[in-house]
Amino acid sequence: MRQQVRQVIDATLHALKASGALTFDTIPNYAVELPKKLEHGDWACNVAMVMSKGRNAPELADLIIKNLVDPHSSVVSVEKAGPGFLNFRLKDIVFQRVVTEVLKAGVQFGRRAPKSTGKKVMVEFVSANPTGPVHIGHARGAFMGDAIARLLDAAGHDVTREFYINDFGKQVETLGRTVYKRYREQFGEAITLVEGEYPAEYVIDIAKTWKAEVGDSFLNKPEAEWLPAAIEVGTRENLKAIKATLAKANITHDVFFSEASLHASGAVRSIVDVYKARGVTYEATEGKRKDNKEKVRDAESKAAKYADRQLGGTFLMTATWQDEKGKTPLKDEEDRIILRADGTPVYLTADLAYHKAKFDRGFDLAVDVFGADHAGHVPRIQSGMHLLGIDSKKLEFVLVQIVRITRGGEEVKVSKRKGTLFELADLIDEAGADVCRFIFLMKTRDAQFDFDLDAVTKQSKDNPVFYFQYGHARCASILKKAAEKGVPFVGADKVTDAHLARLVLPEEKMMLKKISQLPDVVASAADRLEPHHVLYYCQELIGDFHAYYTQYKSDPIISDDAEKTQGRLALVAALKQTLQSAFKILGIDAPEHMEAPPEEA
RNA sequence: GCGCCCGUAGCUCAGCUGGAUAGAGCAUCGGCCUUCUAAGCCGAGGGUCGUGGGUUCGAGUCCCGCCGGGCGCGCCA
Repeated sequence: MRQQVRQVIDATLHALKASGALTFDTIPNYAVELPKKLEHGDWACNVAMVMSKGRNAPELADLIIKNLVDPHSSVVSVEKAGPGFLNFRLKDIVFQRVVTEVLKAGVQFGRRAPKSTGKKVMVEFVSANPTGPVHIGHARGAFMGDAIARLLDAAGHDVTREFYINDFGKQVETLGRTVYKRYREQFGEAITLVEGEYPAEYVIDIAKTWKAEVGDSFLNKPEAEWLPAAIEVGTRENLKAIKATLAKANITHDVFFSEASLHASGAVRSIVDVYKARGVTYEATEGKRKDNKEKVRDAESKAAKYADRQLGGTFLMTATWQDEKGKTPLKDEEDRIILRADGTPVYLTADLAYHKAKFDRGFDLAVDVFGADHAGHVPRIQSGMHLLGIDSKKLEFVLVQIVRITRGGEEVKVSKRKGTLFELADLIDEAGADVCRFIFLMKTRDAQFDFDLDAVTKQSKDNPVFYFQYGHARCASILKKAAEKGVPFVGADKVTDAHLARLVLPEEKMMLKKISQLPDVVASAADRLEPHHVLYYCQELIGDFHAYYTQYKSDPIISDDAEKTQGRLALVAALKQTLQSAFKILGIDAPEHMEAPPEEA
């Protein structure tokens, strides 16, 4: 519907240009939007103000109105208003056809054809360390990443959802050592954990599993034998638990990509060689690095902190690299080490190799969903990709801000080290997957917010997600009721213009306008990687529907007037389809039926 | 100290990349179930959009300063 208004405006402007009344190169970017006030018409357009850039906006508006070209004759009237708005009113049939459009599109409504953009997109999200379960700290990024992937899929991209497994390095080694201690404990040995090892109970479970599998065969073996085995069983079991939790949350990944495999395949080594060949590295024997203000930062404080470590190594010019013009465009604060003095790579080195691999695998866009605590990592990867000659537009970061978890007004601290975990699985058991997902998606991604466990778990009846789902269930219920009463909706193929012509109430037209917007909402939310726009869109639409439903109880949808009933049932069916499409993009269930919970005493 | 994010109703948050009289949910108060589900609807109260400048036809939205809060600033991953 919005497109039709655009067509009218574009046609009019081109006609004015052809007649010499107006001069312009290209039509500037103008908006066609739903006005808040009904007296401002069906659609409002700011093109006169955008094009006039000043005084004569009202004159230009008049000119457009006088010379209006209406190719599909869909316009009833255009008025000039305020500082130069054009307020359009459209014929009823334009609204009514929205119903048939939606019903014909079915589950595809609101979406572009699958993979129609030809763009390969990877969304990397969760990527929780395989050293423990998924906890509440991961929840926001998990639901956000999942929703972004769904959104990009709906927008017609070829989406791969990926989980990067950090199964290499010190942390998994520590896990392995903890697992082995717990394993020995199973045979009656008294053990003590040292600082940094994982005290939580799940490690004991892993040890039990291991014992059941291999018996005592690792008890008196050298470290070289038990450590790799303990790491293997530890990461495997944790990953199994992570996958189970994600499944519970209705979150799926297509690929689990192992960091260790990058080391094994030589990809990590080879990226260092690539950087060296491009001349963007240097050796610093004393552990000194440069930052982009051309100072040499002293590593003394760090040397004190890591006194046991030999400083120096190979640095990547993530800050000080200069382009042909001698400028330093990279945003990192200082150059980063990629090979330690002993020649071993660091975490960043592997991550750079991983990101390079993403583009080598043919992705046109890589979206990384991180927690804000990884913000410092972003410029390093951006710089690293730039130094490979990869267009920075092909890599986008979504940083979800920290979530404060509160219960009874007190903050719940999450710490894997201290063993005080609040697992996502437990939260889902308490509150339900849809409720959790909804609460995390309601907020724009870069606002921090407080997650009140009391509100979610105790008052789930009042949770906003039910408002949404009830809207869908109400549509389903009406259609079901109509069938029971012997006047079922005739269906998308048999609904006629005569039926639809009975949709004339202002509330009905408003809903049809909004329904027609879903494709725009999805496309723009996908562009911006912001799922919450879809959610707020649903809220408005459902609010309109509930109000309509209640207001016209005396003139109900199902009435003796067969024609009107069919028209209204078609609207309800279209609305139901719209909500179902939107819910699918958000990843929440669209129930056919909902019962009010029993009143609490 | 430096970098990033945030500041909108009592609380939690939207505000469609600059548009018309700033919105929703929760909470409070008052109404609405003999007829398609009351997990719903209608109404009321509640705002110097942190603050001071700037940009322009027009600013919650863009720019600069300040105030307040969060996160980051390992050769951990």
